[in-house]
Amino acid sequence: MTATDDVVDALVRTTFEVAGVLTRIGGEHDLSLTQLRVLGILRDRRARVTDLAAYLGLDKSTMSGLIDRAQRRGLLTRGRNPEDGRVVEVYMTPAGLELAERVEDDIRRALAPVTGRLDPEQLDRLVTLLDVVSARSPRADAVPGPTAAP
Amino acid sequence: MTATDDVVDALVRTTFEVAGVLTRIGGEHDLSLTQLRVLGILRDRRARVTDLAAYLGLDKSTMSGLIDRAQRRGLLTRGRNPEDGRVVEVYMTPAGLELAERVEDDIRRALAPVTGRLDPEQLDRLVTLLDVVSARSPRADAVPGPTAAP
DNA sequence: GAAGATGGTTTGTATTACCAACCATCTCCA
DNA sequence: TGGAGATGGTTGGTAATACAAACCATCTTC
Repeated sequence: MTATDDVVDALVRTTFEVAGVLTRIGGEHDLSLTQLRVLGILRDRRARVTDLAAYLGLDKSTMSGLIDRAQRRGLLTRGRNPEDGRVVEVYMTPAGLELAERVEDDIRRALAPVTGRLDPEQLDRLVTLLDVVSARSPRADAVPGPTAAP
Repeated sequence: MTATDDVVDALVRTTFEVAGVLTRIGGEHDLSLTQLRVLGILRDRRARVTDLAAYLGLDKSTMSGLIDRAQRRGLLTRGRNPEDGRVVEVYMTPAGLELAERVEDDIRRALAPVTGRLDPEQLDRLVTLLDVVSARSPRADAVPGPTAAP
């Protein structure tokens, strides 16, 4: 087994562990993992339905249903685009923003024992390595679309 | 935002990225993410239904249904435990083992561009850091139960 | 102005996830 | 030794998620 194999194993294992934490926290707020992601994405921007779907790797009908359920809970709102009548833009309500903040707080608190095992130098090093893994540069993963809230 | 916040953000982002890769590969083999995990766990062992459920953080009825569908595809088999009539042990069929190996190959191939961004020293360092994150020691995450295949 | 593309919704279907209820088996104790 | 309680697992019901197909409204291109 090569070093690369070890990294893949470690990445997969960490993925399921972190996903498990996120799923538990989502459950506490009556949110699925995908809903968590949607709320995380829309915290500081509005986005088009098809852009959200593409970003999340979901079918647009799935995205539409997710938005339906979040809208029904008063967390998201759909709005028209004045320049293109086909486009629906999705953005968060104040209640949605509040829930998203509480969820983020819970996630940080839940992962604190995990990150607490690392000293500051290790923390910096891990961030750097994970950024390389995800080929991240500033805003590399930004969802296309306007960011200003209505 | 503290260094700990950065790590949490990086872990969450990497989690969704790797999960996306796994979901795509799972889709190519007509397997959900959870089915992928089950096949990964049972590659080298047999396990009790309730142990699998606990390990995956799922309800036992969900576990039962997952096993049903895998069994229907000829990937898993249920067997009795001679010492305890209540217990059902699950293990993989030859077809299941073959599929699990192909899936693992695909996962390694899919993540090669990711790990390819790191040099050998970085690879070792990342493994070490992720092992600390998941508080891993050898076999720390072993599912309880017999490991010998029938 | 029509054809084709795009954005989004709706409908149908299968799977996943949980909860409650149930049955079979095991353990413990009077 | 038999009954109570616990455990292992399955089944049925329900909601959410995911995709595919079909559809409608709007935009773009020729």
